[in-house]
Amino acid sequence: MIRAEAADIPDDSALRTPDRLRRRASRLLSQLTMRSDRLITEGLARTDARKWHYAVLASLEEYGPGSQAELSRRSGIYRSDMVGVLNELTGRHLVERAPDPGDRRRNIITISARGRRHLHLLDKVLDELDDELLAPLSPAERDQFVRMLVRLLDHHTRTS
Amino acid sequence: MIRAEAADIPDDSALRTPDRLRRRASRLLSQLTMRSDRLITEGLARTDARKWHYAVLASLEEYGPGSQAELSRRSGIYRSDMVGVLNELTGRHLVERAPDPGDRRRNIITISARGRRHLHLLDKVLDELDDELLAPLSPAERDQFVRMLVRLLDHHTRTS
DNA sequence: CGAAAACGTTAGTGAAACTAACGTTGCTTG
DNA sequence: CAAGCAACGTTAGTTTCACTAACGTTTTCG
Repeated sequence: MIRAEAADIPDDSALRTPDRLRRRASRLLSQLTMRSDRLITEGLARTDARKWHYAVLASLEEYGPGSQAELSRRSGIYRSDMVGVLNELTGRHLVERAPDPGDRRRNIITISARGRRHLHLLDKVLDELDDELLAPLSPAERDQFVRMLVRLLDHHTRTS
Repeated sequence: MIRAEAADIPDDSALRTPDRLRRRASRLLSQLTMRSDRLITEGLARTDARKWHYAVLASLEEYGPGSQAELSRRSGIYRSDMVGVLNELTGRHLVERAPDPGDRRRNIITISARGRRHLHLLDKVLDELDDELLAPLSPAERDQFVRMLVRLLDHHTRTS
């Protein structure tokens, strides 16, 4: 009622999302992340993988074997969910799960040769997907964007 | 095995997440968005609101009354979920839902005076929350960041 | 007139983040 | 050394969210 409707402007109110919504950083983030997640999930599915696979494999290659709880802490996956991820990874022979002789509570998870090869494949796939995700940005801008993301995330994990 | 362990560097492999993971734009986005969503959800909960409420109210103030399907298209909320959101909003008397005399399939949703006041409150709350979210960035950087987000999102919605 | 589409609504799916509790094993400390 | 607490792997369950399917009703279009 307050807001006047100019008769000469075509009424696209049925389609257009309000500017306030389009500008909110928080909303932009969720929307973009939704797209990004779908992109990644679908891309990885094409090679029979899921993003948690990558997290675990990368952590194994980078820091060596570890217990499930360790992997959980490194990758941010809850240890209750880690069970399923490791079942999938052992099922694909990308990883080996063996009891720790020194501490019988633990399982020691080791990446296999095949797992290492798979990880490098996933690295390629993800490089391409990230490329697609950041397509509209120039290399310099991508760098900047990623650095900002790191700063923001670091800030909000420190102040948890 | 390939990767050497320098003996003088303390082994923080239990805590640290692999660098590969920390640099991936897609992962950074999901992680940050998770924080952001929590921030927003909790912040809005303090005033008994949810983010969908804001989307609907903003769309109503910006483009005037509309049918549920219209609101759905404007705000990106599925029309199946819109029902519940509007129930909550009418319950709080922020919005009125009346049958359209000209088309008996439709309901016409109108924002109330109280709804308008509530919207402006939410605007303030969200301004503060976005501020908190982007705290580590300078004003210029925030601007840049938001613009990049817009470009990225636009690109991925055009190419749907 | 008859078919197709749009409307509001209900129900339900699938994935993800997260919590709780369990029995087992190890560590600490009185 | 015994007792109590902590860490481990595992199972089960909750909640939330984006999304789909189907329905009866009403309108539009060929």
